This record gives sequence, structure tokens and C-alpha cells, in this order.
Amino acid sequence: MPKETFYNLSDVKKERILDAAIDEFAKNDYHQANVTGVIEKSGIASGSFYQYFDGKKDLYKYLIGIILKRKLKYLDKEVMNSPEQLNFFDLLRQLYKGGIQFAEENPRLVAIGNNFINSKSKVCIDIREKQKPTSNQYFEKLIKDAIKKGDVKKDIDPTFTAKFLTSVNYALSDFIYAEKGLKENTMVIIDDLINVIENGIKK
Amino acid sequence: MPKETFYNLSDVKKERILDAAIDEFAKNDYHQANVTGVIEKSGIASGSFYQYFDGKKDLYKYLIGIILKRKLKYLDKEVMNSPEQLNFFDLLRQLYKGGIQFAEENPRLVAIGNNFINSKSKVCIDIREKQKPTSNQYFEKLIKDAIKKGDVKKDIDPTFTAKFLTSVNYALSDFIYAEKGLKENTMVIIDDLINVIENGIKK
DNA sequence: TAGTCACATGAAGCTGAATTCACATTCATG
DNA sequence: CATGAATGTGAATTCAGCTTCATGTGACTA
Repeated sequence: MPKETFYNLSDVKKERILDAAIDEFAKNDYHQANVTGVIEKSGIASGSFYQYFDGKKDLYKYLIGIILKRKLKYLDKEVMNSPEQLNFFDLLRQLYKGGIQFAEENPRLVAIGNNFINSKSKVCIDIREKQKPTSNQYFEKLIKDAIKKGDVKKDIDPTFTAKFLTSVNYALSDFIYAEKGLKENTMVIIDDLINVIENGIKK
Repeated sequence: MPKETFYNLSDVKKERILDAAIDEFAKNDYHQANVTGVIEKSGIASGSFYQYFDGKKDLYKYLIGIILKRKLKYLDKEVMNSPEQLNFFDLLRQLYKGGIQFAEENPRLVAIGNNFINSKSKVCIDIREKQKPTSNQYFEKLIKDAIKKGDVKKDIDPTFTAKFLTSVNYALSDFIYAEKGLKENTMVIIDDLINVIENGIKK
């Protein structure tokens, strides 16, 4: 976590530093991202950086936390208005579309997040292990519930299906990122996609 | 590419070095993998390493090349006996199952490969750019052909679907890798999966 | 005015990992 | 054996990037 001094900075300066950090980590994986890069982009002195953070790892952890929080908040506000009354597939649709929209609005955050999830770097594995509920486990729970509720047929493998849904979700964000933005047909693609899945696994 | 000296080595020694390298790069991403690790595992002197290879990057490129070659050869031999007469979905089934089997038989190679594909490291991007036909493009061509042949309906997005199929493919290998081996039901899962996809996009 | 506090600075130091290099050893050949 | 070309070796060097530290600045207080 950042030090007190960081929080005491003016919002403008905090923002400047954060923006530089996001830029650096969005363009590079953990190892390739340099503290020097953040320092140069934000125009602070290298010494100052260590007044604000315990070091590179500290900054990275902080970023990952922010990204997670923002995404959850976003999904919560934008799409998860009424998770209880939705059936599994509509919920999935909401989640995917929300995820896409988030990726569209925050491409750099998503770049960092996707990299974080896939990375084999010790630092990333370390952080991931401390974060109890992964996207994977979240989906798995959702699927098990859906089976109980009768939305989804019994004979699918929840673990694999969760993995499948998660990876398709990442593929979607990647797609948006690579294509540099939403196209008119993106949401149609998602609807098609969910229909495919729905046909395959609904009861 | 390795230097002449490497090729002159006895097969046993070449194998020992290659094995050490595969181990090192399977357990770590490009940046985290150390030449020192390869040196220690293979029991050669650090100086010798530079007699055989131009450096870390050179070794890595060589490994990636080997992995690609082995996988292609494997798919070619094991599953692609008659690509012409298969319809798109049977071909897909073959490819997936072949991929899974390859992952089962060569978990370390697949670990390196998957990491290579996802990595943002300059070295990886560099190598990827020089390799013309990606798995993605291969699928895209397959899909376009399938649309022409009438196996797949016209109104899907080939680019996205290729991305989708590729990412599901990776998810599958990852799954095998994480679960540490094939289960009795793995092939059933794949069949189900293809059925789902087939229902969704066939004409 | 002096003292203290909070933040700012960048040169200097540290570290770990890649790479080099000067010397040692092996081995095929005459 | 003798020779030297090929190969082996690991201590020393280089280097990039993270981090520390000694010192500076300005604002607020007594």
C-alpha cells in the first residue's frame, strides 16, 4: 500500500502519478515495466517515488487493487441491478456486456488486468493467491447455482465450464482491445455467443 | 539460432541442455527464466553456454521454433490424416483433441507455448511478428472456407469466431495442465463443447 | 528569527543477472 | 608423442534498473 505521503498529495499530482503508472504497466508486463518509466512520465524525482510507495511491487499491488475495485463497482452499478431475478443466461449476458463496456471505457486497465491474470511472474502469482475469489471461482459458483435452480443441465462439468466462460470473457476483452474499440456488431456477437452457449448447456 | 558448436555436441549433451532449458522456461516466463538456471540444471559452465548460443534470446527463439515444429508435426501425424474430406466440425474436433493430447504428452512445451502466445515481453512480440501464420489466422481461414463450403452459416464474424476458437483451445490446454492430466471425461467435455459450438454456428 | 515538519531531489549505491574473457583441457591428426 | 584447433571453464565485468540517502526547500508555528 502507498505511504501516507502519497495520500497527502494533491489530487492532481496523485492522478498524474497514477496515470503514468497505468500507462507504464499497460504497455509492459510486470518485469518490463520500469519504475524509471513511471518516474519520467509523471515528472517526479526518483527519490519522491520512494516517499510515496515502498517500491515497484507496492505500486503494482495498489494498481491491481484499484482495477479490481473499479471493475466490480462498474459491474455492480451498470449491470448487476437485479442479479436475483435474472436467469443464468441473462446474468451471463449482463456480465459479458458489462465486461466489454468496461474494456471499452478502460482499455489500459483491462490490459493490465489481463496481463496480471495470465502472468507467471512471482509477484503476480503472489498477489493472485492472496485474492480469494477469482473470476473463475465466481463463475463456478454461478454455474453450480444455475444447475440447482434448473437453468443449466446437470451433466456438464462446472469447473471446466467456468474456465471456459472465463476464457471466452478474456478473449472478448482482448478482441475489443485489438480491434481498438467497439464495432456496431460487437453486442450482436455477444448475443450470438451467449445463444450458442445457452443452446449447449441449458436444461 | 544455436551456433555450430551446439550442433556438434553429442546427442546426449544436446538433449541435457535442451531439457534444462525447457524446464527453466516452462516454470518461468521469459524474464524470470534465467540463463543461470539453464546452466545449473544442465551442468555446463556459463562460458560454454555462450559457445552454443548467442544468448538467452537466441536460446528462447530456438525453443519456440522447436515447440512449433513438434506440435505441427504431431497434429499432422496424429490427427490431420485427411483434412480434405472432413467437414469443419469434425476437423475442429480433431484439432482440439490433437491439441489436448499434445498438451497431455508435452505439458512443459505447452506451458512455454501458451506463455509465449500471451506474453507482452518485447522478445515474444518480436518473435511472434516474424512468424507469419498464427493459430488465429489458421482458424480464420478454416472458418472462411467452411462458410464457402456451406458448413457454417454466413452471418457469423470470422475474425471473432477464430479468436474465440483459439482462446477456447488455449483454455483447454490450460485446463489439462492445471488438472495435471487427462481425466476420463476430458474427451467427453470436448465433444460436448464442439456440439455447443456446432449448434451455434452451423448452417 | 529559529525551529520543525512534510515533501522534493537526483546523485550515488546496490543488486542480480547477462555476458565476456583469459586461461585450461580435450581430442583428432600426423 | 606433438600440435593446435575446438571446446570447456568460472571469475570478472558490465549493465540496467531498483533503492537509499544526504541535503534542499518552503510552509507553518512559537
